Amino acid sequence: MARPKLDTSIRQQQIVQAALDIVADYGPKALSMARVASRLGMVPSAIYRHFAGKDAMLDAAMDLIGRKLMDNVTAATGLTADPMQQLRELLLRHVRMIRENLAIPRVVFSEDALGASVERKARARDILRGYLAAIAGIIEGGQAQGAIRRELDSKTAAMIFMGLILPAGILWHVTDGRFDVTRHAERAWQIFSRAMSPR
Amino acid sequence: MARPKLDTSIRQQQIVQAALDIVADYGPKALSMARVASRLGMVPSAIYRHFAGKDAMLDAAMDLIGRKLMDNVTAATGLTADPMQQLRELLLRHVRMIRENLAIPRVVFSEDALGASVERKARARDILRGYLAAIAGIIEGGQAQGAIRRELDSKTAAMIFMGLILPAGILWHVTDGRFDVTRHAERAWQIFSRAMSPR
DNA sequence: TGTACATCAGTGAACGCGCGTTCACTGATGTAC
DNA sequence: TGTACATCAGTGAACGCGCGTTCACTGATGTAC
Repeated sequence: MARPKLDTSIRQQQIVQAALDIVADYGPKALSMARVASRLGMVPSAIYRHFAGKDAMLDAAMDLIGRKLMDNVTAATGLTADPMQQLRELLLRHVRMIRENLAIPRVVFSEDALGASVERKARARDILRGYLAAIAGIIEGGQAQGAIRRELDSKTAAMIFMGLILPAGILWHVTDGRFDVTRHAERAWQIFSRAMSPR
Repeated sequence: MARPKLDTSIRQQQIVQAALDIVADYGPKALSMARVASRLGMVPSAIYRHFAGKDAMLDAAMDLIGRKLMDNVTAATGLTADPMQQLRELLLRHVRMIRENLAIPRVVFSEDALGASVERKARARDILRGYLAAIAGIIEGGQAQGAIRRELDSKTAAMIFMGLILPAGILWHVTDGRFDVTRHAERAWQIFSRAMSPR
């Protein structure tokens, strides 16, 4: 009873990771049960031992993305107490995420994932809101200690922060990785941090 | 010879518009030849009188999006000579575009459209680059006449400009239009214009 | 003006394909006696 | 330690479905005489 449960949870992880890898490599349209299975050396029907169906698998994948985003926040805020430094860390992690695991931006903007069910759209909404709220929280922390202009609306600033990297991620994807996201992030950060700073 | 050509070009417009409407209403996954046809009261095979296939239809749709984006630029720059006013106009038009025709952000980020062929990805890349270049051009104009900080990298600033509205568009979509894009755009503009201004 | 013809947008049946999913099964593994 | 049994991840054939696309056709319309 302990072993099979472990096996299943390991298999679930493997399946979700395989699904995200496929989306990263070939796009959401290429994500089929057959492809996921073959990537793990299984037969398509075997996946149904671990997930009720494709929808359940996608839900798990979306949860993983949400967790990874939040892990970034936790890691960045744990590294330093300076809110501007935290934002900078978060930005760099976001860049790394785009470069390493293209699946995240692809899935987040994918209609395959969002268009399908009301529940998944709600899930995506909650992930996005949670992430934005976390960023806004950092900004408010900065405002409280005077490192960030107090007149700024923290939520708007959080959205702009996301916007620093989002179009760059798309351009990176559309140019097959030839666009230099890291350099862009550095430059965008200069402008952003200046816009945040009081004076 | 004159009439059939006209008819075909009208039909092509109708078909492309129907395709964009479907994407706007139900997402890229719902975009099938059958659905496009039924929206126009036709039979699926009739579409093949006007387009070689689905790919050709999607190419035309992407071209239309590119044209609409560029129309926005032309309209905004034609309205005033002040580069900051031009950017503001462009931002508002972008907001209106999101609110009216959800298809544009949906298609631009859709993997259904991008993932498929190398050529379409290249087309999307060119549209995006063209749009960014146009924005960068406005910014450089502003720098030349001293309305915008000269130290700014115009391309980075152009990307940030796009980023003002992009995450908001996603949030708008994911909340089924409950997120107030217009208000966000106003607030984001305040922050952006301040970051652009010299002093 | 009236008739014969060419053009061509639209039709409808048919196709092959990949998809998500089902279900009875197999056979390895861990457990009980 | 050895045997009998239960568990359950993985199998493979089969399914119904919607998709993009084809092709021989129809019938309205514009043109030539």
